Parts: sequence; C-alpha cells; structure tokens
Amino acid sequence: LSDRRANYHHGDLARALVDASLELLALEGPEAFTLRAAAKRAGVNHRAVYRHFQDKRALLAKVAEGGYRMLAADMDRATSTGGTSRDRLLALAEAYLRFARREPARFIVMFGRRLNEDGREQALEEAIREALRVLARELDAMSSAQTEPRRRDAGITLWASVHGLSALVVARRVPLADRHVHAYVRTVMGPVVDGIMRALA
Amino acid sequence: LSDRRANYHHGDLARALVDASLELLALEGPEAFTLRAAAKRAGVNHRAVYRHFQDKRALLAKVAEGGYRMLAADMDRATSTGGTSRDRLLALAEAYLRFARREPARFIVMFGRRLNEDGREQALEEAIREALRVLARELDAMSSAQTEPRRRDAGITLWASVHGLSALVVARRVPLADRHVHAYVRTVMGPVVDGIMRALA
DNA sequence: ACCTGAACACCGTTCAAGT
DNA sequence: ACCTGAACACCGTTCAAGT
Repeated sequence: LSDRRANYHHGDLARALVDASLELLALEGPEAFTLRAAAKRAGVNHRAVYRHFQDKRALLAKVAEGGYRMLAADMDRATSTGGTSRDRLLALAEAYLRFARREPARFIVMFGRRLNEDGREQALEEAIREALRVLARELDAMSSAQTEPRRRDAGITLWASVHGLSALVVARRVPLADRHVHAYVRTVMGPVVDGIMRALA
Repeated sequence: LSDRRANYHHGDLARALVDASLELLALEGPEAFTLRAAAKRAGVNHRAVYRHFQDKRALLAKVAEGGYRMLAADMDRATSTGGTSRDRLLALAEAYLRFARREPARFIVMFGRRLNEDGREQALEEAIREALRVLARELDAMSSAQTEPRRRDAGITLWASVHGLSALVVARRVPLADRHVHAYVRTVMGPVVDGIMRALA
C-alpha cells in the first residue's frame, strides 16, 4: 500500500484487472467471481474498476474476448500441420476441447451469460467471428465445390457437436481423463466428421 | 396478506416455491433469480425457504429435476410414434431442441452451475439418468448387435451434438425461427445421425 | 410445526470528494 | 486524470423469537 505502483497503474490498470479476473476465475471458479474481489486482487479500490470498464459485464466481456482469440489461435495451430481433411477437422475439434479443459472458468464465461446484449462490445464480436472463421476455413477448403449455405450448415453441425462435447466435459457430465483426450475426440467426433464429409461430398 | 392461505402453505410451500421460481425464471431469466424474490412471489418471508430447502442451490436442484423429467417425457413421446431409426433419432433431437427453446431459463439452470457437487440430490441424479435412458434406449434398439461401449460412445456423440445445438440456439449464437425448427434439425443433425448409424452398422 | 424480524457479511453501482 | 469513502439497495444465510 505504501508502494505507489501497487495501487496506481498509469493506464495498465485495465490489463491488470483482466489478469486479476483470470486468476480469480481459475482459482475460485465463475461463481465466486466478483467485481470487488477482482479489484482487490489488482490492488485497487473496487470503484477504480469503473474508470476503465463500464460495469462488471464489460470486464467479463474483455475476459471472454481474450478467450476467443486464444481459441482461434489454438484451432489455427492445430489445423496448420497438414494431413487429410478428416485429420484436420478432428485436430480442430481436439483443440477446442483442450481449450475448454485448460480454461474451464473462462469457457463458462465465454458461453454463459450473454455479455453483449446491447451490441456495445465490438471487439468481442470480432474475436468470436475470428474463431468461427478458422472453422469455416477448414470446411471451405474441404468442399469448395459445395454451395455456401450447405457449408454454413456443416459449420453449425461441427460447432454444435464439438461445443456440446466440451460443455458436457467441462460440466463433468461426461468423464474424461487427460491422457485419453486424443483418442476420445476421434471416437466421439469421428462419426460427426464422417457425416459432415459425406453431406458435403 | 390477511388471507391465511396466502402466506401459510401447510406443506405445499415447497411446491409453491418451485412454481414461483419457475415463473421468476421464465419472466426475468436465470440472472435475475434470487431466493428472496422467489419467496416474495410465493407470498412468504424469504426465511421460510429454509424450512423446505437446505439452501438456494437445493431449490434450483428441484427446478432442474422437474426439467429433466419433462425432457425425458418429451423425448419419449417423440420417439414413440414409430418410423425408421433415423426418423426416431431426429425426432428425439427435435424434442430436445424444442424443450430448450420452450424453457430456456430452466435449460440454463439444468446445465449451468453444478447443482449436485456433494451428491446429496439423489432425485436430480435419477431424473438425469431417466432422460439419458431414453436416448440410450433408441440407440440400443437400433444397434443391438453392437457392443455396449460402442453404443455408449454413440450416445455421447448424439447427446453432445443435440445439446451443443440447443445451447448455441438458447444463447442466440445461432439464430433460428420457430417455424424452421423441424427442417433445421434435419439439416444440422442429419449428418450426425447418419454418421452414428454408419459407425454402429 | 411453521413462519418472521433483526442482523451479518457480502454484492454492484452511484455520488461527491480527494490527490 | 485517476482513485477513494461513504452510501444505497440489494443478496444468501444465521440466530433467536413469535404463533
């Protein structure tokens, strides 16, 4: 408290608050997350948050935005190793599931409560589109001969399946040990990928 | 308040509180749900809730339990009309999605925050199993020649896909007008069902 | 038995003030 | 500019008391 930098962030406070929020979410889970606890962890009065974010929702929107960018990067990396279309779609699904398992609290924030009802969070929307673009790109590369609406439907099939699997695993409705993730994705998502490829063939 | 029945429920208060909670969830959404507001809507002091439920979580567990029973009944009804295996699996998926759209707040309660961490809510667990049994029954009827583990994997594929689709629709990440639900389920879930049937063939 | 009043330690948000 | 203190209207939960 005597250290000026400890409670005076010179513009980095926004980032410090996001970092503190992530630590809090990882340590205590999404239920325990409060604006006041995040501020305390960043070393400032809870009122200081309003200097940088409109409200609690806006702070969580930034947390979610970073998550979508990570997810996009993970899926991009997973699909850039080559291999068949089938291999790449399964690798993309595996990256999605691994992200959800690595950051369960952030995953819940990203897909839980609606953070952009009023459409103010443009950066968040762009991050979401960025993630979905990686998914769409793989389907486009695989089936450029097909019409756009059919490829979009296939994208929703793939997204829904991998998202549902991740949500059920994160909620522990479906048990899954770390070392089985690779094989499990192929067992559970294999039929979906095959069905999609056949529909687009 | 002068009417004795208005604030003295003679043992029906538990049910009255669940009903009030459902109204509140339907009207205001899961964010706005509070123990105090549910009690107020039922016409009693908020402390009266603790006479019938251990805590807020236990009240929500009852809300979720009723939801799983409805979901099980809906899926059961949808699959009892006969038709091919493919027709029945698609009808089951449609029932799941329609349930989620009809009761979005309850759907979020059912699959959001973990309501049974300590394993106290046996009735809730049984209701969940009841719903999953309908799903498993359809896959068993379709592929009795296959081994049990493979049918269970297929069950997870189907559940993950239809659950993910429902979650994305409820969160309005995927737009869907009421009158398009029937065709949409066949477009999006068709490839999944075909992939599953081929995997179990 | 069943319900309530008062209290506790929280929460997000607003207003006016301090450096 | 940036942060804080005090206050407001909430929240879930506990304790002791009322009918």
